[in-house]
Amino acid sequence: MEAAGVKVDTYRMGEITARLADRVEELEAKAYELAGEEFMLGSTQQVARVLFEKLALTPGRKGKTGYSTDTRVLRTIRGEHEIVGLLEEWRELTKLVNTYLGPLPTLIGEDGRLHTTFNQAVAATGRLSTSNPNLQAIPIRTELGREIRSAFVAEPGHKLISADYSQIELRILAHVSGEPKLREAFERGEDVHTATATEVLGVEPAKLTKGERSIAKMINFGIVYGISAFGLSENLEIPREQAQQYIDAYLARFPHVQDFIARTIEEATRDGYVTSLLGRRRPVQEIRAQNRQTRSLGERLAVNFVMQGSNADIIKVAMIRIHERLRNEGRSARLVLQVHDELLLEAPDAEVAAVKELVREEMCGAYALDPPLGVDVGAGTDWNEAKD
DNA sequence: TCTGTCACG
DNA sequence: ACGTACGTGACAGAC
Repeated sequence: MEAAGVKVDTYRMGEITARLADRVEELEAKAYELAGEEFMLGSTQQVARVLFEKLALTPGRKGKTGYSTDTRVLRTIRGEHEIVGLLEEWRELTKLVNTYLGPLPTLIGEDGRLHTTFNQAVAATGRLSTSNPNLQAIPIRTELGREIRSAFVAEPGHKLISADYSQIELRILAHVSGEPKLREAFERGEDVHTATATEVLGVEPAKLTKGERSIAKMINFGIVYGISAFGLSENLEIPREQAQQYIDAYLARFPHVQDFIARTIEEATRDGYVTSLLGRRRPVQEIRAQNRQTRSLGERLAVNFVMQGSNADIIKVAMIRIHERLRNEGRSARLVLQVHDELLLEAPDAEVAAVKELVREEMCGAYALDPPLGVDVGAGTDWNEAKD
């Protein structure tokens, strides 16, 4: 279905685009000079030839067709040659120009708003997806990305309200596993990655380094994704044996999580499907495969579905109730976007305070989780500001 | 049309 | 010995 739409400041986008055009040309010219030839910076084939044959830089992983030139490979060889940094910046800029800054202004409707399509029966987990354009993938992770996000604005006299669930998938894990240490961490309002680091790495919160917290964060991601030693080792760029040690330590420290994983895999193998908190089922035929690799995939899908699928259930309940209450209470505020664990609304200035509270109540109350659901709510004239 | 890459959660 | 972290969509270049 097509949704209400969101306003875009095309002038702001145009300014960013103009600034980037010059920089992209500059990067291309410098790259040609350093390579000693002109080549297509967008061609992975030509980039691989220049980096790994002509300049003899250290190749990393291989794909089906040759050496990979992806972000992670470039990051590891950044120090070997000046051209690598240029290429990284070129990739970031052209991605943002070609996917967002260029296309989005052309898609604005007669009402001056950008309309996406919400797909309700695409994702196997029960998540929504969006397309044409994909407004669930608007940049945020880089400074330039945030600038683009700030071009999504409220109508004059209105604000955008952004409300997102805090660590919802790990809270769901704490709930379904009943793991006391995890539940208590959330109930005390502690940082969950710090809590994981304390248990797995045996480091006191006060002495924790950024690197150690980042390791714990990746372990938590891994648990949600259906962990594997290989996956964790790839992401942390550590030996598989060390990754396995982290996993063993985690499961020993959070034994109820270990039980939850085992129970979920057993049930999915027995039934051929797995069930979310609100009763949605996902078939996982892969879990009964003879092939070990396929079976492992099935196990990860089953475990991940409990968290990702339950998250999808819960936010849908919240959306329905918010929509009902806005209507019943005569508000002109409206929902404009859902981004998996975040809701974006547009409200007249006079309604902002009340709607923020309404949204918080309905998101927190959508499901009685133990630990309870947590929500961060903010408002601003643009999407970036609303998330602060 | 497929592959690699990368934007988001 | 195998080879992967879960879920999506869009774009450029190769085929």
